[in-house]
Amino acid sequence: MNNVTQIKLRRPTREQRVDTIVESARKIFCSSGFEKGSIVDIANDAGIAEGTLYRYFDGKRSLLDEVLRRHYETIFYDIQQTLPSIKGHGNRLRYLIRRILLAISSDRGMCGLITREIRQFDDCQPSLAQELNRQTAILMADEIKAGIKDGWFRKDTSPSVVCDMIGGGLELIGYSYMKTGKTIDVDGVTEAFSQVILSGIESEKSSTESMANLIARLERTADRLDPT
Amino acid sequence: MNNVTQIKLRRPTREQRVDTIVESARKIFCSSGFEKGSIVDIANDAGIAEGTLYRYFDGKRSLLDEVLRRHYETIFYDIQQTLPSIKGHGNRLRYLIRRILLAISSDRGMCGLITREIRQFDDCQPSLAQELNRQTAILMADEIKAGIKDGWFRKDTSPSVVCDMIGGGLELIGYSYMKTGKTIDVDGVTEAFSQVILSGIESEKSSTESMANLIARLERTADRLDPT
DNA sequence: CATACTATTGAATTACATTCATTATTATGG
DNA sequence: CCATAATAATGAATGTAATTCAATAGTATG
Repeated sequence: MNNVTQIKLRRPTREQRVDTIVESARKIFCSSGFEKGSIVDIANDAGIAEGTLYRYFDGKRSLLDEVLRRHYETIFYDIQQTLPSIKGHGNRLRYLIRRILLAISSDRGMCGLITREIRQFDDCQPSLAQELNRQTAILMADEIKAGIKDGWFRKDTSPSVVCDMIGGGLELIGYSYMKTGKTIDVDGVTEAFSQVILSGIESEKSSTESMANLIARLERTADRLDPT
Repeated sequence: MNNVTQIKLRRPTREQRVDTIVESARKIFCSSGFEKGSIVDIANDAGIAEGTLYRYFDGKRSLLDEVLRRHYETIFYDIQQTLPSIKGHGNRLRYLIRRILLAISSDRGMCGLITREIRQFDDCQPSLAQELNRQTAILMADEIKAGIKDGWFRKDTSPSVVCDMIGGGLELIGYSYMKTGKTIDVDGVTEAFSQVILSGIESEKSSTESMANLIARLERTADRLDPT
């Protein structure tokens, strides 16, 4: 009745309890990994018994799913807010690349967790992490498709292959970050990726644009040499 | 003493036993995965007791390592035989891409095993699969570095980033092959990869197509300067 | 054939995830 | 405020799978 006046220790609400558990799970999974981090560890950290945990989650894997879902949620929100304000297909692709690199480099524990666990498809039910990663891939693919339609990117570009190269490449960057511990030069890597991808898929029309500038200058020079 | 004349059941040699065990392990791991495939299954398949297996391998993971080592061995041998006969940095890169795609598409079980297990670095000791994958990456990086030196590829290309894009991209291709089961169009995907990467890292000098346009225009300008 | 040495076995141990009967807490009606 | 139903929490019991180890079987040697 009186949630406000009663100061005594009350059982936390369902939501609070879930939050506590997920936070403990994040901590344990990020520091020990999914296999090594045990349910007992998580339960202890959350201050509950193992059995209690199972009232809130079906099992260890669905706990992992929730941890990952919350992580990606933040990133997606961020992207949704920012993407529309960026003009140009190339710039939007560059932004997506950079945003993902930022997510990787800013949370080493989570990066390791994702890197290690994302490929588990043993039991037919694909892990949530895959699903979420796929969503970023869709954003990139849409950008590429739009670019092709507008004539900025080559007509024979395969959007899915380009997405795989970007997504897979970024995954490997994260992987070597985990192994070596060397901090990621976010801007440098973003440039390197964008440079290869963008000149790789750029249409003649857009690549000859710089060539056209060159020609124009040559022609101006020619005119000066031989004004007719 | 008399290995030849004695027909009776003899204990197999160490090598034979190891071969038997590795072959059973490959079969079980490829069909059930590393986690799900149990030591008992492998031991049964090999016709031995669990304990015996541990006389030949330190544990489940080192068994996996040996399975993977043998798999990569074949591929490396193949590459070593073929690579020197291919001329042109671009063509050698294309060959490497194609060879890896071929390995992926020709052994679905192994592809799944590698896809799922390659990222395990829980216990500080990196899995062998990583190490072996890294070796293919080195072959590609060498090719790219040589291409840069020879002026075929842009001076500002980052070989490691390009390798990550190719390697990571191919991994994702394998991953979606596992998920969807759709056969891989090896030649089509090879072309798509090569197209993006090669035009992405190609130097201006080697961009013959736009070069042709440039020459054509310069000639028109020259004609205007000196009409004969 | 006896003896030392090596290989094999499978039951015991260990480490976890998961379940469930029992106990504690909270909400509700009188 | 108490009795009682409903809900939540507990931790010991269960099940599974890797790994170990004491006992057993096979092999080589003198």
